[in-house]
Amino acid sequence: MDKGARLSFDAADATATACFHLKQSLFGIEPFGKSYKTFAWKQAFMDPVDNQHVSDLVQDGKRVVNEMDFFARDHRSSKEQVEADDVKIESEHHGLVQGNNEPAADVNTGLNLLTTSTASEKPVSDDRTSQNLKEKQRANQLADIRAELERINAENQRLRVTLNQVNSNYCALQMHLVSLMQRQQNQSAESSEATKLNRPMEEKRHGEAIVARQFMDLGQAAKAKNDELSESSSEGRFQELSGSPGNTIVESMERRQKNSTSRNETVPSDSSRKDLMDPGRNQREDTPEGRPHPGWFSNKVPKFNSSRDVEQAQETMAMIRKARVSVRARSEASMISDGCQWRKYGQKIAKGNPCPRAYYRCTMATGCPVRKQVQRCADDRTILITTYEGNHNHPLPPAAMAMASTTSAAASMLLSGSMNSADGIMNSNILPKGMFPACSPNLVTLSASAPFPTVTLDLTYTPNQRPLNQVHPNWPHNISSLPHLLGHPIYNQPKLLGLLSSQGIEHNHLAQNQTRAHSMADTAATAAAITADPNFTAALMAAITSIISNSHRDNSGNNNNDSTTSRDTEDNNT
DNA sequence: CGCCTTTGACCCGCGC
DNA sequence: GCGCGGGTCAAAGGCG
Repeated sequence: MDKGARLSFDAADATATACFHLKQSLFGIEPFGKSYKTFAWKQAFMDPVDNQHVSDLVQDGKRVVNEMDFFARDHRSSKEQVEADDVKIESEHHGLVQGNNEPAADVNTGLNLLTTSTASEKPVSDDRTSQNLKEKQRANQLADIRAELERINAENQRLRVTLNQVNSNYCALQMHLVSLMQRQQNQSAESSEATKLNRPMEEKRHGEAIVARQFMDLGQAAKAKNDELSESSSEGRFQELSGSPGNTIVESMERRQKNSTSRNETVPSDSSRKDLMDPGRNQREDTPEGRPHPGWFSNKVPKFNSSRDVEQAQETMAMIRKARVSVRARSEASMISDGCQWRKYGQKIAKGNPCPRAYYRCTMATGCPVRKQVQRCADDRTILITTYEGNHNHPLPPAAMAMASTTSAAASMLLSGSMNSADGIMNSNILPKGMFPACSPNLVTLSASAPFPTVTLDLTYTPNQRPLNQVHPNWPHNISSLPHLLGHPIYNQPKLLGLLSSQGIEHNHLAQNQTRAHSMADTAATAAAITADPNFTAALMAAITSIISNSHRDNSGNNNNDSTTSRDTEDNNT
């Protein structure tokens, strides 16, 4: 996806939106509100100038209404239908049932004739007749305006769907491109550094690779514990997922979820927004978690082989939505500027930190599920900890693109790494060595203890690390580098991985996996020792990303080393 | 007037 | 069952 295409969609969306708002402002209406009717009537009857204006608009809109009235008649809500029927009730009363897609001229003619006919039965003055005629004309104009509005709304929806698809594809491809570039960098860099690192590094990598595998295997073991999905179904899903490389797994999962909900028809429209606002509550109320934005949907028909698939998809979606990206940065401001609009909806004093934790919700679109928590570090008040959660369901300004793609990619890349088709993404060292030649030990932290998979990026200055602002002087205002830093897999969440493995990972090493899962606990002490290594984090990231891709290349497995170390990094950098 | 922040209340999960 | 803690809601008030 090139940027031009994305921009063109932005422009299209903006145009549609502007068009809609223009109509809104011209008509002084709410799209589906009562105020429309009131104001439009007011305009039609009380202000001759505006009345003329409205007439012109209706005339202008007529051409389109001819195309869209099918849509309007077919899809409008019953409430709107009733209102629209109010408008034309008179003509029906006189035996004239008129199609909405007929030109207004015809409408007027019919009404005229009818009125004349009525007048012949019951004589009235010419003035009154013409007044009735005018009123009926305006009523029909009103219906036309309503149809035009609905058409614009539908167009808005379609554009939004398209835009979201393009947006998600763009994010995925952007990450892919980044990883490819970094792989190139790494290939050249590693050739020169190979002599330096040589054996110790390779051994470390090997060990960490097993760590990654153990995380994965643990997930598979956990999955095997409560799931006996058939191979064929897994394969089917795998093919489905890998068949759309441009889309994230999140998208695929949401497509499935959409499919399941549409089949079950259990999601009331009113609850969808609230569900997005509170996924936890959604889970509690046993409705599909966080109904996805229409933009995630595709025409592709997903395959659900059983209700268990549906449940799994929903569970996985819940985990993905809960995946978090945490950024630690020094900032005097109360919040780092990431290009998005946020609204504070709560504040709490969390245990163990006297500094209040603020809860923000993205307000760039209604129902956007993205949230963030901002809290100062208890030990160092100058450090601001920002935790992002969820994926945006709306177009983003360029300034917000970096952080948004980072947070969404952190979850989506995690999943795409489970697929063979994601070779480019997963086969890269996400931490560019040129950018961070001496990575701090706490630069990146993978949390397995948290209830949700969490990536913590520490961008604070430490003695082991060159100050970040030497690399990015504008930080935190310039966060364009974040996708490079954060877009790495989070293979540390057993439950999630178990669910993920059902999406395409074969279970041909179940016994080994279970053995490794048990060995995890035994190696905790070793892990603690390893974390003392200043280069561990960077090496871990390199190992995880490269080994995971390798593990899919030779899925039959060279992972035969059960006596390796593991790391269960706590999510506390303070 | 609309949007935002503040803040106490509430809900829910979890551990005991 | 109860208490605790995290997260969210929603009313009230401020601000531009």
